[in-house]
Amino acid sequence: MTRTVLPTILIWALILAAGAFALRWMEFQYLARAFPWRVYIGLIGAAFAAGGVWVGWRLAARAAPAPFARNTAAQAALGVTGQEMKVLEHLAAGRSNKEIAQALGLSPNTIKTHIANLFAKLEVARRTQALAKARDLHLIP
Amino acid sequence: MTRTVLPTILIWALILAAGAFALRWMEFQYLARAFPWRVYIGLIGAAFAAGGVWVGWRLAARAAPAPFARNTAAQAALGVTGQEMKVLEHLAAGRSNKEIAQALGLSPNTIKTHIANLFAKLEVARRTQALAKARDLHLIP
DNA sequence: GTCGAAATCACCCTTTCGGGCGATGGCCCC
DNA sequence: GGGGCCATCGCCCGAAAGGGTGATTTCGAC
Repeated sequence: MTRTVLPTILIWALILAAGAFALRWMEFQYLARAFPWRVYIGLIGAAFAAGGVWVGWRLAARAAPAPFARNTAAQAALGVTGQEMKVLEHLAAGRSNKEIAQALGLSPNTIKTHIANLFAKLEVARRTQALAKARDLHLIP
Repeated sequence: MTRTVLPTILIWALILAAGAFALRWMEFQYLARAFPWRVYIGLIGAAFAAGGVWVGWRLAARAAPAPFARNTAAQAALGVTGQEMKVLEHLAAGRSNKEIAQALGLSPNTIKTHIANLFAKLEVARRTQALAKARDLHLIP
């Protein structure tokens, strides 16, 4: 967090400096007018900008739930097939072999085979272990 | 970060330039009018707010990779005790009851009891299900 | 002092998992 | 047309996990 504060301050300092410079320039341009209202405009602009930053920050904070991109490289490297990935996802959802079989319209034996192959490819012996490793490899969220 | 500073300055320079131009134009258009300033205050405010939103969004996007804070509220609400949380963490690491027992210097029977209590509190029936739910409640990363 | 919650352990029994083995059919590629 | 890979299913058996019940100890709160 601290590392972003300094750049932020710098940016704002630059913006304010630019604004001041612009004000002087405009002062020169509109010499006849001697009103300080430009200052107000600057202040209002700064206030709106600050509010905008706050809003943008909030928006980004809640609208960015970490998109998660599946590590297809690891999947390919381990030779995990498509069907096995499907089973892996059901596994991560906490389903039993029987439930996965019903969800995919397959025999529990087939699910067992897929899971056994997954275990071999992930080099694990338990489903919880498989989940930990798969999450580590970003195969699942 | 550095790569965003230059575009930021450029954009703000553009905004300021556009604002100056708008001022001149409005000066001409509404020369005789008594209160044209409300219009540009609105415009400037909108422009600065928009720029601020943009900056805030960018800033938030590259800040804080979310270090994960355990949801102690949920833990308390469910009545999950400290020992059970320890067991839950080992569970998430993919360890068996026996391994957890050895790691904590306890009997496997005790681990079984803790896990059974966890299941009851999380309202699940399998360890993989418990992990899914615990992750959902942010009890574990 | 007693009551309750937490923590510890034990036993029994059923279900689920996992390992090992084999088998079949489809598909692609050389 | 044979070899390799994937997907599908079956059976057997042992290990792990889960459900139920009961017991003891410790410790803080009332």
